[in-house]
Amino acid sequence: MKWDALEEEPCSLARTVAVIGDRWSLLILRECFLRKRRFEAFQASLGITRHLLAERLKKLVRFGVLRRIPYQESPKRYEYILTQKGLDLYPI
Amino acid sequence: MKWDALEEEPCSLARTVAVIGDRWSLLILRECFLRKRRFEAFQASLGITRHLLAERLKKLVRFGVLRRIPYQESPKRYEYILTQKGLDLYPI
DNA sequence: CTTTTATAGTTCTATTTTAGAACTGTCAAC
DNA sequence: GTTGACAGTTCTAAAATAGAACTATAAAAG
Repeated sequence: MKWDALEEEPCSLARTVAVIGDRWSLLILRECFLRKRRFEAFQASLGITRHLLAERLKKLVRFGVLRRIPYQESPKRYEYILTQKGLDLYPI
Repeated sequence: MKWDALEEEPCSLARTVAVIGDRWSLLILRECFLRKRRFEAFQASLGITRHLLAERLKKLVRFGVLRRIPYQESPKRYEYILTQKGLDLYPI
């Protein structure tokens, strides 16, 4: 079974695992709940590789857990904030 | 960072992720909460490979989430049941 | 100017993990 | 004496992750 197949499962737990069932996603979300918002901040405090961090942030945005927001123009910079869906994950 | 390093983290969330932060562990636990207890039953309903299932069960036992109990002698057969620690994971 | 610094990524190769299928050992039933 | 159930183990190929280096944009420093 592939990761992507899990996203299509009828069970909501399975679909949740498809999004946050990996080594890093929950730790990234922990940092979000601790008010961290930026790529460098996540990377520094978690020790995750930059590649994986970029991948995970994209995925969390794709599934509506985080929102990617520009906080300055030139150069364009983005930060990540929890959506309502993300906030709902707090109990976990 | 290696998986095993995560087990040593001070943060309880990090240590929890070290145990159940993978593709399968939570799904295995879901089956446990649905009263499944045996290797073949887990394998059939999850579609996990036998190898990984064996690994995950070992890990869950090692961390005290499941207990491995013999349910018959000759041939020796074991089943897996939730410990109190495992039951505590229900909210997740 | 030219160099340095900050930020948010992307790219690359090597290592680790996972998938998928086949195989093992023990016993009971046919 | 062959088949089937059960709980794993072993093997190779494919996929994901680690770790380091590189890119792009622009402001600040010298």
